[in-house]
Amino acid sequence: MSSPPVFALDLESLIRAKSIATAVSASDSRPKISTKDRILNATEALFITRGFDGTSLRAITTDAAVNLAAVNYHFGSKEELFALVLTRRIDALNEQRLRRLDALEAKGLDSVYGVEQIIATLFLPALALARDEAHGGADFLRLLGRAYADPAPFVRSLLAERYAATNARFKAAFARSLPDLGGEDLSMRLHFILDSVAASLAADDVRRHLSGLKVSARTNDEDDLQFLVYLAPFLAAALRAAVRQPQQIAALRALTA
Amino acid sequence: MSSPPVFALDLESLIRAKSIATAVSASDSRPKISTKDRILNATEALFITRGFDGTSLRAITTDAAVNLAAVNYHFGSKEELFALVLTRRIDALNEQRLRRLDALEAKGLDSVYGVEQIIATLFLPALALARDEAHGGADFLRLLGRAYADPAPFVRSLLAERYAATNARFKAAFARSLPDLGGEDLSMRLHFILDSVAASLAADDVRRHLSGLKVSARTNDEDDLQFLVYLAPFLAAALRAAVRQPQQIAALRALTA
DNA sequence: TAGAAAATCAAACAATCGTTTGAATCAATC
DNA sequence: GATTGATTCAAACGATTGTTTGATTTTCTA
Repeated sequence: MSSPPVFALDLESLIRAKSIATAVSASDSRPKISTKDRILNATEALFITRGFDGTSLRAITTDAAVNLAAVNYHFGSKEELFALVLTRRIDALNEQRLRRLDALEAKGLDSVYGVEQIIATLFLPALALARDEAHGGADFLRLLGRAYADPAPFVRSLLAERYAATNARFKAAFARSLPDLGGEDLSMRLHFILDSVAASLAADDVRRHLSGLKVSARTNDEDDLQFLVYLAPFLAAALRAAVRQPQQIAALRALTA
Repeated sequence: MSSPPVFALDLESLIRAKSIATAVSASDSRPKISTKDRILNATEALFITRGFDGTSLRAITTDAAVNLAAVNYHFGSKEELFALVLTRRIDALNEQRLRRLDALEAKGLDSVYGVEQIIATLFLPALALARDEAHGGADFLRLLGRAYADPAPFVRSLLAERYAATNARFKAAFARSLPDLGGEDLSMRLHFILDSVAASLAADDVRRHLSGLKVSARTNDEDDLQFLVYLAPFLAAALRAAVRQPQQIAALRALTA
């Protein structure tokens, strides 16, 4: 590589904005990102917007400024690559969720706002990871949402396998704080909430709204708190809502008649 | 439901639920489904499980028992085919939603349960179409959910165009029934609810739970009512939840500290 | 510094993609 | 019953897919 081509490469990296993937001149002291990491980052970014089927290996290797064969050399196959992209995020999330749930149950739940606390335990790790640039930063939430909705069978089976244990733990925790809610009702509402949060976090305008909230925060903890203050009551009210109220039924019956 | 051969066909139609695409014997008097409709039905079924990028024209024409070239002959292109599959469902849904909203506003909303009534107005047309086999039957809800989550740019832009007007009308209706909720808060919660309902309805276990509820119903209206009694209070409670309660904030602050 | 291992490369692989072609077949009209 | 238009068909189009190859370069080790 001589000097003019290096210049051209640097320009292209500026245009592409995200992956600072491209090579730096020999005199530059900045640490060069490895080929594997450049591929992982480019894959993650493309998966977020285009999904598994919509992302080709050539699009990945082009964005990562890497040879096409590098994917199969370093990761084996397209599926193995995407599995690594997804698990490195999801596993970290679920580990922190379970750790926080352990701590919460050891300390004992608030008698009144226990449901809000469990909800917070579900969301605080996601918010923390979304602030950590090493875990994808703001794109972390979009990755979660897209993965949850991706139609590719490979993605769906991978998620089911990775979420099963964590979901069971949280369902049990909610059940203890919502004794009046039947197991069937709880299952449905919980599933509804998990689905919906994933979908909402992935949606553009919700995330824009959240980043608007963040501006006024002074610290990261205050930041997360504002988010929870916004979301937890909303979700807790939904979970706590009484089922089959006579007056409500009457108001609705007037519509279907 | 009379002679044995008809019985067998009825059974299969129950199992396959959707595309009766396959050929019938020449002596059968049943009207043969046209090539165009067989393609549309097969496309819808495949889109539900595999999305736009994951569905090939060859998979469609194989399931529809139709020549590969028939798609381009009858619909022009893959995108035009999918656009027709999506719009024939979504447009019918939004028309009925707006018609019901007109009727509700003309009659005047319930002073206490107005929010539940608007929510019901959002869901009753979806439930009615989900019961109408001519509009896709039970798969109609899955189609909505999958379309909402599909990553293909073509699908996303098509949905944005088709939903815009209806969403604006309903947001205005909610705003009148939730005067205490700021426009920003309403936007976020409403978007959250629409996203989540679409995601939940598309999820397998929620639909299974709903069909379990249906068994005990005697009529279709009673059927829809049970669904609403289940869902409307849940969503209305979420929309009505008070924002930024001091005690709630305190309970959450204990976690982030 | 010589040699071995790891990594990158251009090029091609077979398979599949959406689309097109032109002949064969069907259905309806005169 | 012949003719015309609509439809279906097998076959192939060029482009793109994931993957592999074998030579070349880079990196590390002895």
